[in-house]
Amino acid sequence: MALADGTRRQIVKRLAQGELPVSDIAQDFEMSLAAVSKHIKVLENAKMVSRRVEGRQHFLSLVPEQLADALDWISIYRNFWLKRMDALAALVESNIENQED
Amino acid sequence: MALADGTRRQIVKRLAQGELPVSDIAQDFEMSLAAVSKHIKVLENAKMVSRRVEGRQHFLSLVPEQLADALDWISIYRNFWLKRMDALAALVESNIENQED
DNA sequence: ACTACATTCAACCAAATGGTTGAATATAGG
DNA sequence: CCTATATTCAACCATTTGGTTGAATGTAGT
Repeated sequence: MALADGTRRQIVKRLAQGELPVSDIAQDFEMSLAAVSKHIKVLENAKMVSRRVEGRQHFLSLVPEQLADALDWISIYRNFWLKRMDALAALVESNIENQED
Repeated sequence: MALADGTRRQIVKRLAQGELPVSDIAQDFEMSLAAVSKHIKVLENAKMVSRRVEGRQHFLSLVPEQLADALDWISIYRNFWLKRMDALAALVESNIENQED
């Protein structure tokens, strides 16, 4: 999973603000440019990031459709809470019923 | 990150349905029980899963608060779309303006 | 007490991961 | 053409990860 790594998540965060060249992103990190370049490639392979080459600069941007996939199982979390809220709702309702007599 | 691994995500998925003993979860996978046990420990260390020991069975359940943390940066994704929708809205509005003369 | 069951522990291993460095490629600008 | 800039490539290395197996621990049932 491309989003497993913290550096990669930071890159995605920055790109959420818009298109940026590789070197701009690399500045945020202490590691070598080559290392950042590798991380970018991982995101590219996962189709989360795309590249537009303009002269010697490579501009990167997010491909949100794929991000949605990666984060898909948010639904699990949502379901978890919905279930609990249903249970709570049922509890409240049964209390009201009790009050009725 | 604990959720980097696919096995672990599956475990979380199953636990979203409710409390389960270790062996129940282990049945879903082809790997050894010890391996599953290790994955569970990772989730426990990340405080996403908690354990209730009852006799020889260890019942596991989700700790959703921590899950929320792990998934927190979903907001990035949301912001990304909001921005695009704003841009689209602006575009539509400017078209309406043009139609007005 | 003995055996079966549920689970973890410890030692070990192979493969994946995340980083480094130096060289290569390609474009930009005097 | 020459040099500086932007980026990738390739070889290499240490650490982490995800798995295995066999032994250990603890509880249940007879």
